[in-house]
Amino acid sequence: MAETLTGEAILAATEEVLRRYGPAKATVVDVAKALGVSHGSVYRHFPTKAALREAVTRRWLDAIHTEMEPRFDQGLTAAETLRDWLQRLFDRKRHSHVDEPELFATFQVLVKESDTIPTYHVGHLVGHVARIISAGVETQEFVTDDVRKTAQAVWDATDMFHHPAHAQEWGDPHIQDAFDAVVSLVIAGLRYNRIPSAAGDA
Amino acid sequence: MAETLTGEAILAATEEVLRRYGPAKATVVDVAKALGVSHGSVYRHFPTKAALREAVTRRWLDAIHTEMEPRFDQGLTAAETLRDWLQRLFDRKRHSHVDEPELFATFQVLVKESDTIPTYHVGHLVGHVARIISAGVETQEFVTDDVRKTAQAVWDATDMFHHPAHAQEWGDPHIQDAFDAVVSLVIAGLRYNRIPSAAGDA
DNA sequence: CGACTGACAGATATTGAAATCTGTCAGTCC
DNA sequence: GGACTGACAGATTTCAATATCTGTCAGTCG
Repeated sequence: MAETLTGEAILAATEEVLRRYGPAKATVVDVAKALGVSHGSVYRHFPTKAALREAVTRRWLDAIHTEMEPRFDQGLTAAETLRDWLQRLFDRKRHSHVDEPELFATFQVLVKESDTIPTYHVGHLVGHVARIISAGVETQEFVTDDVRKTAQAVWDATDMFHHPAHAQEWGDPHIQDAFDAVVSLVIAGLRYNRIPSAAGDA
Repeated sequence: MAETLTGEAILAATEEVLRRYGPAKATVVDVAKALGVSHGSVYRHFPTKAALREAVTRRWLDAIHTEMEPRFDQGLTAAETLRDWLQRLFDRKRHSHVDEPELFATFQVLVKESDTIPTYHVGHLVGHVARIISAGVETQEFVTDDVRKTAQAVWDATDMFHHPAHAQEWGDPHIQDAFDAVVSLVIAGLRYNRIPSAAGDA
């Protein structure tokens, strides 16, 4: 019990407990035990267990957001940039699912229960997609009249490669083929896409 | 106990029991009770409870497959035909989810556990998509070098509008906008899409 | 004979009592 | 005074005893 208990120390301990026990078994008492304090002290920094879980997950997602920063390498087309980004996202998610199953499961629980964390996460990543599409529109490689809406459509169309509900399918040996086919279709669509305003343009 | 017990009568009774109690509560004993026979008799027609559940679900899905037969109306483009078909599928699934929640839940259970029924279902519907795309290729409205693979990509890209794992999102007021955007993107992609054989065409 | 029954073993689900956990707060300790 | 404790009430979870269910099969009945 060296220094005063900090929120950061609690978050680190919670992440550790979560990694060890998973979201179903981890308790606030466990976290306090890991820190050598009473569980009452934890409640001095986080109002509820849910808030604590959210804070840990947000920290974890922020690391992903940073890693997923788009790479606008010279000499790459917007299509190549987008494909690379989607592939990196897919790889990252698969990686999380097998290498940190408990943190992934924590995120899965949050997706089912709350809405604010998933919204935060998706909003951030769709923003990245929008930047890539925007760059493509500027070079006239892509066509769209609403970048944000189109970015959301790209996100939705590739849903099965990043939504945790599909995690169990990511182990399928043909999943990469499915990914390639969907991404090719989506990229082809970006070359000439208009979202219907009222009636379908079909 | 009028006639000899038939498989068909058992299926009808099972569907009724499933509608009433849902997949979690429905038992073989309930089915037998509904038929006025001992549960041993049911096992004379179906080897296991799982087989019975599968048979009922298959019957239910076959009705959907028939309803989802593509409509090649005169004067409609392939794009319009595809959009109509996807919309009908989406509406049908949403309808099932709210109007026959127990049968939908039974299908959901099957998707998690087994693989043969979902494969059967998806294979059938992707076949329908392939027929629509094929017609579009013939009129040179669509371009693809592998109709089946492209049909699967269209299926995967619209996943969140038919996969039961996303059923809870179908109540969102903006879901139709998301659907329209994804379908527009996909249809735009079909107008010029090539699946990469080894390296990406990006 | 062949459709059906009913009793049975092992597996699964339900129940209710005991244990643990969450969130609070008056009180301790530096 | 402010960080921390520890005991507490109500909610949730665990656990083991009990009941129900699944699948089998020897035996009944027409």
